[in-house]
Order: sequence, then C-alpha cells, then structure tokens
Amino acid sequence: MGSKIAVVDLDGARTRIGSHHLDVDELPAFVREREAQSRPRWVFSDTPNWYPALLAAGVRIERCSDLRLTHAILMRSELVADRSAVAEADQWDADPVSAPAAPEAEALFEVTERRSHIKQVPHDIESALAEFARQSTALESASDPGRLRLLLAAESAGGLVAAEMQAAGVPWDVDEHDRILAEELGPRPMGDAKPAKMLAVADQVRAALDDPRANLDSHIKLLHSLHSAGINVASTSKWELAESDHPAIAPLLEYKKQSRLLAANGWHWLDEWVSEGRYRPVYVPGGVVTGRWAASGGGALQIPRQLRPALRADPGWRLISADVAQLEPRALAAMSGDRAMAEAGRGRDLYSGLVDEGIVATRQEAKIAVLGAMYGSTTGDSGRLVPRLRTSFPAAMGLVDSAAEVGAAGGLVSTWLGRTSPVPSQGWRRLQSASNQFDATPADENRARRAAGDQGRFTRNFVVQGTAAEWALAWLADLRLRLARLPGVDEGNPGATSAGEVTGHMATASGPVFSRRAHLVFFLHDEVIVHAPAQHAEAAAAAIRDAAASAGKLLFGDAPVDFPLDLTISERAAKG
DNA sequence: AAACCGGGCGCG
DNA sequence: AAAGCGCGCCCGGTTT
Repeated sequence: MGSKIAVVDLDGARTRIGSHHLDVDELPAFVREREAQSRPRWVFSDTPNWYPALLAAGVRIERCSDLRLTHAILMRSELVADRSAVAEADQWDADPVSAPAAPEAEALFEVTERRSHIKQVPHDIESALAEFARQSTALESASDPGRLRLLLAAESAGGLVAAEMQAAGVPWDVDEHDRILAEELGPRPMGDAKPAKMLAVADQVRAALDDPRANLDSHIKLLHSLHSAGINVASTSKWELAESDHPAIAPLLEYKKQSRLLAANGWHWLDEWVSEGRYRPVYVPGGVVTGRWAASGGGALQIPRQLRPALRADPGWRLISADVAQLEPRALAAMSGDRAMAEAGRGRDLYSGLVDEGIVATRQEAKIAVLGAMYGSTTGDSGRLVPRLRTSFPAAMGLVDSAAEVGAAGGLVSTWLGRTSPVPSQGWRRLQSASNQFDATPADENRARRAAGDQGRFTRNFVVQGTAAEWALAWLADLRLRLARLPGVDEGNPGATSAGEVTGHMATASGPVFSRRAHLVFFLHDEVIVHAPAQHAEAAAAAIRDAAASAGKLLFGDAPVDFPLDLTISERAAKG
C-alpha cells in the first residue's frame, strides 16, 4: 500500500546505473537484490528516513552517501573552493528525521505537531539528484578531495551504524538494573513517591541541619538552609560542599547522588527506554559541531558507570567492550606529526610515558597537563604544567596554539580530514569590533577579550576533538563491515561457508538482522561494545583490533602513532 | 500552561 | 577536586 517512490542506485561514487519507480513496500526486496549483485553506494536523503524500514525487513547495506550529513560538511569545509551552490541549497541544512519514538510514545498528533516545527530535508528523487550533483561539483573543486571523500564516506557509514545500533538495541538486564536501584534507593515506591532509602537519608540531612522543613530539591532553598546552619558555601555543588565537614554534608551528598540516579536512570527511565530486554537509545550522528555524535532522548551518552553491570549479553553470547586509551592526544600527535609525543604513547599508557620520560612527576600531573593543553587551561596546576609540554612536544603544542590563535582572531580551523569550525556568531564579531572603536570602554574591551579567549579555546579543542571523532568514525565504519563478514551462530570459520548461506554479503542476512551475527550495540566517542555469539567472541575482538589499526593507517598513513585498545570479553559490561 | 533559563551532574 | 573542551537531561524557578 506504499506510495510510489523513485530509487537511484549508483555504481561507485559517480555513475548512475539505474533509476526505478516502485512502491515503498517493494523497496526492501529491490535493495536486497541490488546489494547482492553489485553492492552499490546507495544515496539517501537522510538515512533515518529509509534505513530502519530496510533493517526491519532484514536488509542491510554495505555503503551509502547520506546527503544531509554530507551537505553539512561540504557547506562549511575550507577545503572546498566553491561552496556557494551547496551553501545556497539551504533546505538541505536541516535536522535529521526523528528516529522512532520511545516505546511509550506520545499521542500521535503531538509527534506530528512537533515534527512540523522541525526543518527536514526533502526526500523526493529530483531534489536528491540535484543536491547530489551540487555536492559532486563542490567535491571536485576541493583542494584535497581524497580527504574529504574519506570524511564523507565515514560520516555516512556512521549514519548506517547509528540506525543499525538502534535497531539491534543494547542487551539490557532489567532485573539487574532494578537490583541496583533497590540497593541504592530502596524498593520501587508506588507512583511518584520517593523511595524509602532516599527519605531516610533526607531525614538525616534535616536532622543534622536542625531544619525539619529543609527542601533538598531546590538549590535556592537548600542554599538558604545551609547558610542558616552556618555552612558558608556559594553554591550547592558537590565539590564545594565537600569542603565542609559539617555532619549534614555526607548525607546530603548521598541524597544528591540518589536523586540523580532516580531522576536520570530510575524506574521511569527503565519503563520508557527498555523493552523486551533491549535499550534503544536515539543517536544523532554529526550532532556535535566537532563531528562527534550527540544523542536525543534516553541519554545514550550519559549512562552512568554505576549501571554498566545491567548491560548483559544474551545466553550463549558475549559482550566485547573496547576503548581507546587517550584517543585525543594520540590524534593530536598524529596530525601534528609530533614524533616525541607519538613515542611517549607508543605501546603504553601515554600519561605514564610522560612520567617515564621525565617530563612530569606523576601520571596525574601528566593527565592534567595534556588535558590542559588541549582545552586551553591557563590557571592552577594545569597552567603551571602545560609549558613543560611546549618544550617536549613543540609540534603538537604548535598545532593547538595556532588553532587557538586563529580562533581568537575570528578565523576558522579544520580537522585532519577537512571538517571546518562554524563561523563565529554575529554577536561575537560585533563585540570584537566594538572593542576596537575609539570610544570603547574598559568593560567593552574586557568582554571582547574574554569572548576571544573562549573562541580560541573552542577552536583549539575543535581540531583535536574533531580529528579524534574522525578516527573513531573510521574505526566504526571498518568494524561494521568486518563484523558483518564474521560467521553467524553455529557457523564455522570465515571462508568455510555452509550450503545456502554466503558470508560476506550483508544482503544475505535474513530474518531478524542481528539475531545470528556479531554486531555493534554501543558507541561512545572512543568506546564500542559488540554483542557476539560466544563461539565468535575472539574473532569479534580481533575485528575490533584490526579495525583500530586500519583506522590509524587510513587517516595517518605510516605516522608512528598507535591507538592501543583496552578490551574485555565478558557476559556483563564491567563496572567502570 | 508552555517556553525558557541556569544550576547541577552524568558521559567522553 | 576543578581547572580548560564538547554534550543531554532533570529540576526548580521565572518569563511569557
């Protein structure tokens, strides 16, 4: 009963090999067949608009070009000589199609109402072809099209991964989650009542403050109560409270911790986001200016480490968790070609490397110095330690210092593959020009200087965070292909294909796409979790390592930087 | 009643 | 511990 749609599949990046008109419900079969034949690069207006239905029908694709994601990169990239045509097609500068709502969705009209305010890309074939042509022209005008092609392919592959992870879901042990909540908060209360352990802790706080009516949930009222009890803090944040040794502080900190857990990941969250043993967060690829992913709903990027034990593999399966140690400084070492910094991290913890080479005294100092260098710290311990890095790692420090200088002056910076920072706002530019007028007050100059410093720290961090995000995307993109080529449950080794099933072609996946084969279930900036049949867990772990090595080579060639992983295979994700 | 703001805190 | 970057979400409180 679908309406007519048009599909274009492309051979490689250029040649159109076919244009077809078909019903929406004919699409999965069509794509499955084409995918098996020639594995084209499919062009999607916006991946979440097309791919979830394919996945639901058991069809995966190998590669695509997501016009919305690629538009966002091309319209800003400094590498593109002529961006005007792309930039003017501003209907493509839009929000992603909202992914399927949470299980307990709002009333349908509300969703429709909300969507009508969100700007979305067009999905018809003529618009897509026109945009594809504009993007191709822009890409050809680029000074280094190879890098940009790499970035666009990785970004689009990220779109596929996000849709696949949402379809697969994170295997989630509701009973374990409930057990953790009960241990911290007490048993689940009726309705919106506060759990018993929280009430008890709150009573301890009120008793210690000698204020039986103290309201612990309002910052302002709580601050007042604290002052009345002689606790002189300027805010109610936990690091400031920890300075005081008043007997009310310990239970108050406990209460805040409980309150956070209940509000962010309590029973209500469990009801809303976990069903049939799967947590299905909504990822937003390219949602952060630097190229990192964002999340929308469900807090996918904020799952507290406290709840990690609730991630549990299905019976007979394993979770393989892997994260890159010190990804950002390694990305910086690679992109700046800083051999000394690369050497400090080679085959070991990069922070310990700094200690071993006598640059700082302790691992903690190393961490403060390196983070301070990337974030632009100027005060405290960090401000004291960063200059030592300038002596030891001149190339790396030169790169971030110059990015900061460019940003502070209102200029743009780009990542290794060519993602360019956004132009400073009109307000920012007005502030700068006002401070250069003859009648500028000291207050004007102060404000302008502070804003310039802020922008400098932003661009300083942009090149590092953004390049690290590119490495992570390349890792993900390569990993999903490697995992898809692993054998399924009860199948032998790769190559030993059983009759009737060809491994290595995604389109052959049948039935529930992820029920038989190793697949990604979680991604968080520098960390992945793969869900794999126990018999293939080692092979999946090898795929994760191999993909990391490939990503390093793909981006940085033979630069002497490695990206070592901390990797564990287990039934449960480890507590952090 | 809905939209917005800032504090606070979870993640990298 | 934060500091210095990037996020999302919840809450109470204020504005519209």
